[in-house]
Amino acid sequence: METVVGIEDNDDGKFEDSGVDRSSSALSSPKQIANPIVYKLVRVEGDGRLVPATDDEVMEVGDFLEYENSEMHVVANTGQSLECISIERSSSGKLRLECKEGTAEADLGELNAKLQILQKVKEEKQRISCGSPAHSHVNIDSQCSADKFPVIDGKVQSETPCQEIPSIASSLNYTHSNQSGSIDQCSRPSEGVIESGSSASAVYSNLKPDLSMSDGEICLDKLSIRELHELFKVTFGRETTVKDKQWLKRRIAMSLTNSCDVSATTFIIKNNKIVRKFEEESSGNMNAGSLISSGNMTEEEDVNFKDSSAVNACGIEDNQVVSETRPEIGLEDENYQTGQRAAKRIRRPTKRYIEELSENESREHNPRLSISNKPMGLGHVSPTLNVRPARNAFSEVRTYGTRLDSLGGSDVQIPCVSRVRRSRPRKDIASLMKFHPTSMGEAEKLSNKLLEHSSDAGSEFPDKVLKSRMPSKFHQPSSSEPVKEQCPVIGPVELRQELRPKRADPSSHTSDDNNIVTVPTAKGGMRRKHHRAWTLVEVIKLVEGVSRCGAGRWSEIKRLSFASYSYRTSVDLKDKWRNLLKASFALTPAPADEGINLRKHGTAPIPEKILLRVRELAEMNSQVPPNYSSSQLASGGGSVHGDRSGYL
DNA sequence: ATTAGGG
DNA sequence: CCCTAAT
Repeated sequence: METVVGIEDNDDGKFEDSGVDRSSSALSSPKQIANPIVYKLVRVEGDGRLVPATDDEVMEVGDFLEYENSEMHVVANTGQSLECISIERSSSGKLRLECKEGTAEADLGELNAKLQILQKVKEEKQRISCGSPAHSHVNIDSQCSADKFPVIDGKVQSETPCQEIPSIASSLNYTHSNQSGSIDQCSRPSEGVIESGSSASAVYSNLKPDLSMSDGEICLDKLSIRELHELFKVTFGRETTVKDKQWLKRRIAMSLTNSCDVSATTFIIKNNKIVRKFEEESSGNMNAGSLISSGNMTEEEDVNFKDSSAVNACGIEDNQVVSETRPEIGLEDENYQTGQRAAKRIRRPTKRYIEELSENESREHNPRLSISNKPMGLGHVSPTLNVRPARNAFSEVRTYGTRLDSLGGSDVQIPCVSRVRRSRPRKDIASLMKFHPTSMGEAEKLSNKLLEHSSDAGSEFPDKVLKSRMPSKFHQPSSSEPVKEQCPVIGPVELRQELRPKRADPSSHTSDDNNIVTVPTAKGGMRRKHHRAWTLVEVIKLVEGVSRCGAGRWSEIKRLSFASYSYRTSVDLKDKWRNLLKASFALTPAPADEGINLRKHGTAPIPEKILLRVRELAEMNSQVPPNYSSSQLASGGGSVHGDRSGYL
């Protein structure tokens, strides 16, 4: 609840932030982990009836959300972490704003001016929607809860206070699932968040009337594209590059009116509603219509959503819990297994492996050739020569492969690209808003049909359907690894397919497998072959995960922090962590100030902070006595317990 | 099924 | 990242 409008995105960028309270928690982007909001799609029939969204639709939204996220990530990544860091000490509230600005590189003054305009708008909206003056002083509350969920049953309402203003909006029904975690979050933010809230409001406070608004009426139509951009920015807290005015207006309008029922042509917002040329909807109706009671949701859906939120919730509470958890672990058994722990597991080389190394390669040339003693010609023939037609029987397919998307813990195969980056907003956003009346039935049928046909190859549908039945975790789409074509190794190139095949066609293997190039192995296994560089965000998540669960509990971490990154397996996490450790200990032990050891040019600079954090965690983990050789942490703190606050 | 380690 | 051993 305390989250302030429009600021949410920042969270991503400012992992380093940390101010008072949040900081302790994580370095990860609170947003993802923390965002407890779950969106539910509902269609509002003409008569105001609510029709639960189909799974398909839900997924669409999920994707959409992801899109939002990824876009933000991008920003976060590009943004200067340095700036944020430097600001770190200021109050969290301040920090947020500043960070944001740094990222946006906007002129403060100008921005403020724009903000004010927007603020005006928002205020209006707020005023109208919440009605009760009483709420107004606590701007956050009024804004989020009152504003958004005027109606809705108690359950939802009680939960809602935690939310941020969703950028996506109106057609979505926000359900806040109540897992301990999220609740925790809600109640907790006492300090930092509120603080940030207030500061944010401060910014808004000195507003002046604006052109686009008169008598509580906002006419988006009058705004220039640039203004729309600003408005968008303020409304959603992020920048947009979309040039499409219609789209912008629609988005903004939706947000402002909290309704999905945005006319495609008119964007005059009055009293929190879109005013249509002809029919002016009665406000009462509107409200009833746009708000969907959670009661309408089906069980299945509910499960899914809860599930996902649960994950999120976990992510959030970590910080607080960490201190508790850690000790637990330590005490239980690790503590006195410490000795054992020290000794690394030893594995003796296996004959088989060794043999195969040579055998393998040679086989490429000549399958018959059993063992070539000469390393000479090896390794040249591209694996591609040896291609195998698709097979269904991967008796032991590894579980990586296609990405499981986990909106609501469901697994859906989605082209990875979509998460990576999508330059353009889904064009069919419209379809999101106005579903076809029969959508549900159709979708269902369609999927079923698909199910029958393609039992094996990667069509999206089966999974979608399945998902509704298997609510959560990981069921690995067993059949999902569509065998790759001759895979002329495409290398790390990011296939940038803008579009994600909207309607997967059942037979096409191509649609969705894109990024994951797989290479047939001599043994019939498939080997994944696409190098995905680790993003900063991922790294942060990882570190955060480790801090929460402890190193070694990769699957846990994977479940908690990487639920949405299907391509990162627990093993990947482990490997990455290993690398991070290496990196972190490689850092100059000397007092950090020497900037010398920093980044080599090409290499992605992992913020020193993170590395420090890694190191800290590492030590913590191993419970190494303080006086260990390299143990003296540069920046003060190696204490095992207390001071994680310093970092991140 | 997960983890640790080597390559 | 991939692969295998060990648990």
